Amino acid sequence: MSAESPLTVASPNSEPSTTRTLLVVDGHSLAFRAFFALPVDNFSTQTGQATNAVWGFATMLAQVIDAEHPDHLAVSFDVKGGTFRNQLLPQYKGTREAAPEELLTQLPLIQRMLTALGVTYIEKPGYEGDDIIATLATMGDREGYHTLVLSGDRDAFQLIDENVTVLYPGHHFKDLKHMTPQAVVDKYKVTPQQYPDLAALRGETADNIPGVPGVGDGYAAKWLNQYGSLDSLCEHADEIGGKKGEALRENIEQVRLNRKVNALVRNVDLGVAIDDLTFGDVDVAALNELFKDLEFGSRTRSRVLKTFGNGVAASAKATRNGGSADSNGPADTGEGLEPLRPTAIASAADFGSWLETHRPQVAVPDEVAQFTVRDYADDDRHAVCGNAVDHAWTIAAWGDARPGRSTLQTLAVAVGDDAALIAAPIDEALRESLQTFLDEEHGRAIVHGYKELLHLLGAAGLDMDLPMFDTKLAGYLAQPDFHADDLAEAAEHFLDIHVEEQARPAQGTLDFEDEAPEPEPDEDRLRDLAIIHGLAHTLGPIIDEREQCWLMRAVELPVSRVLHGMEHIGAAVDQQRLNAIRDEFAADADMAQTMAWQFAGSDINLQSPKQLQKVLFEDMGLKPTKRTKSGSYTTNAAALQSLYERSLDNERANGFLGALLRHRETNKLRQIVQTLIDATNRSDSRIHTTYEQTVAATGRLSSTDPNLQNIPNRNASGREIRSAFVAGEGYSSLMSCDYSQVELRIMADLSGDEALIEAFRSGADFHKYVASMVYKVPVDQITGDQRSHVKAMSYGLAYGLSTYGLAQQLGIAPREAEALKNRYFDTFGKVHDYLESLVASARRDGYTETIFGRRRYFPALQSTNRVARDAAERAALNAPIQGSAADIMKIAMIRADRALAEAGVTSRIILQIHDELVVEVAPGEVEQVTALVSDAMEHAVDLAVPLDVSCGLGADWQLAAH
DNA sequence: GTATGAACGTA
DNA sequence: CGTACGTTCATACG
Repeated sequence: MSAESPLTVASPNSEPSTTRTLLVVDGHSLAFRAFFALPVDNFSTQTGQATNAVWGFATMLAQVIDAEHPDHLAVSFDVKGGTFRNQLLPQYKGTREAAPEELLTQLPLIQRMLTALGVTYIEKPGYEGDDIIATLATMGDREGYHTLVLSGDRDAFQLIDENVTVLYPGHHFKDLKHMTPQAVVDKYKVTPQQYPDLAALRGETADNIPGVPGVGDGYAAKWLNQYGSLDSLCEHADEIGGKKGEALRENIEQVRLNRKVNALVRNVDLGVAIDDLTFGDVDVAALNELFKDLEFGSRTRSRVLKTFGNGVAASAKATRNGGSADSNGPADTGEGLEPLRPTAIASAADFGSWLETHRPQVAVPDEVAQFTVRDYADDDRHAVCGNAVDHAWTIAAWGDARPGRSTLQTLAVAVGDDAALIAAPIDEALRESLQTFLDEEHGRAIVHGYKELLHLLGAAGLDMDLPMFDTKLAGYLAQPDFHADDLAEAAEHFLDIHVEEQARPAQGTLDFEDEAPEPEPDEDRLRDLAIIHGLAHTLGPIIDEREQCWLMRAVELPVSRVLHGMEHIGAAVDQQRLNAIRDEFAADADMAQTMAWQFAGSDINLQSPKQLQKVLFEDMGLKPTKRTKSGSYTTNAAALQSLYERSLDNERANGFLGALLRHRETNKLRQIVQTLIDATNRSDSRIHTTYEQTVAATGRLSSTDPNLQNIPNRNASGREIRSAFVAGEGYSSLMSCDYSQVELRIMADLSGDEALIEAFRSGADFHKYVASMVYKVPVDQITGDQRSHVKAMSYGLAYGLSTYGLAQQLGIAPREAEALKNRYFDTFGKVHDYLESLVASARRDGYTETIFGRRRYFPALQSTNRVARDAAERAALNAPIQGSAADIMKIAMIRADRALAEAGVTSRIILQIHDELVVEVAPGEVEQVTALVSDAMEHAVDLAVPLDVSCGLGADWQLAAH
């Protein structure tokens, strides 16, 4: 979940009521939930103190108070040391004891915050928080209160009655379910009083309490409704037949014990009266001090003060903190958006004088500004930069950054509270002084999206060497799974600042020629500048702390520059050839469609799965194979193929399916070619894709508008499309260079598996060699099947492939796949250990890391949902491998680009397809360029195994294949 | 007009 | 019942 999205309560209790309301909070439960709902890395202080649970606790509590308006409030906590429950059941909460250190250190902070807020918290040795809650609820009940219990522990359900409601967090922390007697009956089919009986039967995994095996909520409820209570059920245990009855009888002692343990104590001596549990007497000074320590911003503080400052016992509030929230001013933590003072720049002279008055504010140390990468050696990896962001220039530009046709509207340079706004068009004198400024100061600048900035600057004839910091790239490194579409979203996510949507014309993607897009108002631009500065302030320390500065400055930023060049140049296509290919596919598709319609007997839309389902499974009565995830019958190619093979005796169905399959394939290809035709720039006959550098969670690039990373390559007819990608004017050929088995080589290196390393060093046919090791037969006796099975196994490794999946893919029995897997891991034991260790460390640390320190976080590893957890395990297995391969390719691109530039050749990289680079080669440069690019790729990184690169050359992309 | 699901292309 | 993406079309929604 997003760290800053306001936590809202599902159904606020807005009924005006004369009854007083008491809110009791299970402090541990709330802290626990907050800790796991919010990414700890966004919430920690410079000194490394985690604060996510404190922040979540404060926000959530404020939210509930705003929604429910309780008159009285208390928070309960567990105390260290066991309770009577541990004596009854030694393993009680055994699985929970492993509360992360980072959470435990926050509990005292939460209590300190509660004290500052004037909220009573209660802990009692020998009892759990739940017992305190039960006691308070019981006291409240007696004294005529309506009690709300905020707890994520289902044991609290036994307290529910007409006057006690449990607020129970749902899947999303922010969705609170109001558990009333009726809600309990609806969900569990038993009354709240019966709930502990049900829980005793079922057990509670979270508390390490075993129930009756095979008995869940359903059976437990059925029995309880039959026999009325657990006692009565136990007496009649012999009457229950079947496996479940047997299981019940075997575990009846455990169940009785469970029931004793889950009964909450309602008469703990707390030494307080409900009437004393007021709140709102806030000690503002103490709160300020705490929030300063925690580095919470003014926004969080005023949010909390707004709620607690209005409590019923706020007698002192008016005098004590009436104005202090404002008089302190916005906290200088970067959270408040200081409005910037704009200066309009219209000439070189304007800019010169603005610059001279503002230059003194910039204080970036030379060693930071002049950061250069000698080579990708380890000694640079600890470089820092985030400490300098507060005293740097912010440079931003607005306009249309589409590669090949970008236009600049406005350029801005800001520092401190001041911003210079430069509107296009820019005259030559101003352009020159701007260029001089950029040449001198690029290393002291923060930007948001260096690649896009280069496109915009380029539209005005400007260029900018590497900046110090890029907040877009930094945000991506900090949280690769989060993707903001614009600055406002990034601000919301990272800064907890809500920027209201400005009414503005639709994003100018399809703007008409004669209708110039309305320029964004200055306020929007000043706001954007402030956001960029705020992002740098927040993200800089995170990047430094994780030692990812090197990754940003030596990898991501330089690769941005390379990508900008590739996008700007584009890939030349042969328009005639594209048209011819399109026409051919279109004719085939039309023919197949006509044929399909004849067999079907009606002109259905062959692209509508719904209409296909009707024809295939209703009209023709075919037996469906698989279902889609939404429950309908799939009509995907695999299903159609198997239907086709099973319908040889049904002429009509067989004919229809054959035509349909043919239509699917050719129509898809037609559509792909048409997309390429539409995406071709008329003026230069080239296609300018956009590479997304901050989208793929593993660190890979992606390609959009159009996607040039998914041009068909697997079968001959699709591959034809590649023949339309050609060398452009002034160039003679295309060269394609790709890595072979990078991911496997990375696994060999990282696992240190001697056998696999040897397989790569031998230089033989890799898969054959591996097969011979797995099957223990000489290489020349390996059959085709053996080779392909081992090949599939090797590739499946990095995906967390299951034996079932392997069997499916190879068309063999699961037993055989299992045997293959065992033999494989017998041979390559360290690979197995390595893959296991990846998941283990992800579970321990919360994230995985690539060779170069790129992280990816996996909160879903903590999920109680098996499907979600298993998926997260596979992703955690894959991320460092796919990610390291992506890192290596990025480094290779930077090296290759630099090598080509330093050699003074005109040949250039135009495409990247994950493990392949396509280079447009100028006449007479073939040999030199081949050597430079393959060397750059082969030596991007030094692994225990060689990196193998193969290059091919040809007049077009298809012919360049090798 | 926007969002979703199914399908399918790549590494 | 392997990972990572982007695009298209149909369909359902407001």
